[in-house]
Amino acid sequence: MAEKEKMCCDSKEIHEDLLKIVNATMPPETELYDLAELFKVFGDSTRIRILFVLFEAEVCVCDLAEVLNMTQSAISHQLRILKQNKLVKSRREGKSIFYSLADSHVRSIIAQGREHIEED
Amino acid sequence: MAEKEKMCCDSKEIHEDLLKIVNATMPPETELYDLAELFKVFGDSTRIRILFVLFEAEVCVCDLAEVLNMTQSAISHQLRILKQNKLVKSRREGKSIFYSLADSHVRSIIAQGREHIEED
DNA sequence: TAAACATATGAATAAATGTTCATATGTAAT
DNA sequence: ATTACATATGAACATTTATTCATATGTTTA
Repeated sequence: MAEKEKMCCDSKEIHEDLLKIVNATMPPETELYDLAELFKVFGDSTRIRILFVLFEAEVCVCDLAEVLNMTQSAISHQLRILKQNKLVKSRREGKSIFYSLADSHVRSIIAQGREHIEED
Repeated sequence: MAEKEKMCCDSKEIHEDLLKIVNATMPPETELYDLAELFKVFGDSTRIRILFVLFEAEVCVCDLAEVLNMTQSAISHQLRILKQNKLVKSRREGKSIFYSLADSHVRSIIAQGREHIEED
């Protein structure tokens, strides 16, 4: 028996210890999935650009589209994703809808990202 | 003339001010692209899981594959992406190659992400 | 040198994703 | 009410991406 046992890297004990530690510290599947989902939102340069605009001001869809030189539809689709993930919030004023940052994590996450890419 | 002028949201002045501010604060295209590229790396639950293992220990490819219950090939492909983006580094020891975290931003970026998804 | 092991990698496939186009919804003005 | 304006949204298309499979590279052992 034990023929199907994979004894990876000739180190069975270390491997078992690792398993224990990982099982104890790894967040549940749903959280890992949500985390990946969140970072996916930051993983598109159009959305990043939208966020940078919103760092400076509360802006309506139309202005976002013009400032970023993209169609209203493209911007609107991306705003929906940003909003679903609670990175931005919106407010209606007449015909326009103004978007702004939803919370401070957005700034710090992007700041950390910039730090990372700016080291050599 | 001026027929093609888009006077978005009936507010030409505000819009021009916005343009100035945005042009002054928006990072260059290349940086925006690199930023998005970096976050894309975090935007996959397999890579997130790899990082969580590496939070605990320096681990070889084979152990990663077994702990995460994935094929060696799949893990290896993802490690390549993590390494290209300088989130992990590697070290050879005999036949095995051990991976570990490359810098501290990885921890803080993921920490910020967790904070974000864990509010309400 | 040959065989076994650990890892890397190219090609193929399936799934996810961003933009465009057409159109729907909602609000204000005539 | 009808028209115009601002935004949202569904479908289609093109591109990207993660995994699998087969195989190559590199290291150790017999």
